[in-house]
Amino acid sequence: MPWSILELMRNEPEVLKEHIKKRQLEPSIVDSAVALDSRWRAILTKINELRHHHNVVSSEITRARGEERRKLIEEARSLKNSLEEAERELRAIEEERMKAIRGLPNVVEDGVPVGGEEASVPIRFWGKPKVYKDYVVSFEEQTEKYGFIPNYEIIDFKPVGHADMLENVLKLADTLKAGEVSSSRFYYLFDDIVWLDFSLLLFAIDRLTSKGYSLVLPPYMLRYGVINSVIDLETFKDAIYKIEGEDLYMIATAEHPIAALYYNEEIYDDELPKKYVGFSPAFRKEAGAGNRDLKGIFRVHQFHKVEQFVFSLPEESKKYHEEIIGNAEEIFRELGLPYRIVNIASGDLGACATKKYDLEVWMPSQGKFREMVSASNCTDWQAYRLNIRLIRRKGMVRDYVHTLNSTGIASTRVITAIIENYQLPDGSVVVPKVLRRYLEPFERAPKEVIKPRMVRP
RNA sequence: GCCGGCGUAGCCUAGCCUGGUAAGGCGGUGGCCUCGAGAGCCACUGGGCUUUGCCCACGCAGGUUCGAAUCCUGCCGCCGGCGCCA
Repeated sequence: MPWSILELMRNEPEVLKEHIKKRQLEPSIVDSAVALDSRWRAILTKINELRHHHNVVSSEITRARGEERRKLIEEARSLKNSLEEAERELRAIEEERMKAIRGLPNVVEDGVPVGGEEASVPIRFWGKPKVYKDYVVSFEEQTEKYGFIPNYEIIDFKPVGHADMLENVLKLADTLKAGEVSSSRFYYLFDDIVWLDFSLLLFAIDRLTSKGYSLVLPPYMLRYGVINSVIDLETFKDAIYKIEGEDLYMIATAEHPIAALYYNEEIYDDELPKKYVGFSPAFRKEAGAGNRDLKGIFRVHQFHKVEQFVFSLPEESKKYHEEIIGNAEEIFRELGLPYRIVNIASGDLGACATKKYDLEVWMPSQGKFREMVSASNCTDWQAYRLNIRLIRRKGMVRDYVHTLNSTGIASTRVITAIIENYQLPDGSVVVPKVLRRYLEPFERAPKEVIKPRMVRP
């Protein structure tokens, strides 16, 4: 079976346009892709005919002698000229066609709310958020408006924001010095916060490997052709760092190298699903972020991440999409961080995703739910570009696998959530119980509480 | 980084010197046979197109030639040796 988007583009372009409109993109990109594709196919047919003729003449040369041979060679030469001209014509259009086709986003799954960012809808809530008394109205707007009445606790003290906590209360981060020696959105973290970072990663790795996901430490850099197959142009522009003078790009998440694990390979249906949990640092330019979240460590150029990744049968990808968001929810429930799950609106989906769930944790000092996890079903969009085929043994039918990815833990973001949710009025931060067993082996690691310091270490 | 060897279909392998249009095996799929299984036999088993057919594909990209897996150039990767290195 060919790639689903190409099939749709050729057979039902109007349907594909509806999907593009839902994403608030220009539907005419389909028309230009279709036009380039038909033109390309017409030239290709012409070339095939010329090549055939040329092949026939060439094979006659083998047997011919004398004058006849001389004439045949002359004919082959002239065919070669017409062929080269047609090939130039094809090359002229080929790259443009490929760009147009690769520029097409995935379709939008049924049930995804249609509209821009504001159209995204929370679909479930968990936990008992701590709501500072002045934020109660705003909290209700973020819950009751969608028909949910979660249980919450009103608190009298306003927790200090994570950036001030880290820099001025706990004194366990230095973003000013990092800004000076690297640039903004970098950080130094110290002692208890570093232990916290590692324990979060180990906790997520422990949970996910227990569920049968294979642990993988992937390459942190990829070639252009590979990384460009995993992500869309927007992500590339806004997120990806390049190594000067080499064909290497730094990954923005382990999703990229794990997706590439089967680059140009075939997977038999009885080997699926393949489930992985990857660990890697994540490097992001955050070029499109402007001044947003400039303070602290919520939005940074570099952090640690545990990632879930699944290669699945096409008919099972929806099931695994629910599974990976479910795994992430389990992790956040065990951490005791109140969250909501949001079904992301069509206009806010990445080009790869047909549907996306975000997990957003309640941040008491900001009075908002903030994104901690993003779980996407990419169906065959990445697999087509990476050329990862699925072979169904019954009848040896060739198809494309489906790929899915979800955050497990993104260290710095979860640290901000812990600092805001586990903060006591005296400025100390309680260590979530579930992390303690990962801190226990280390003499100097915090076990129960992280206390404010007088001076930065 | 330097020197040498290698790269052929899902896998293994022949062809390369001496240019004439990819041979064989394994695995897989379907069928015949069988009460059933096995064995045996037959067909199929990379991509594309306007699909009884045709075109393309021998790591990738160029070049020479009527014709390139084969000859030439550059690049990538793997293996071995030397050098460097946490």
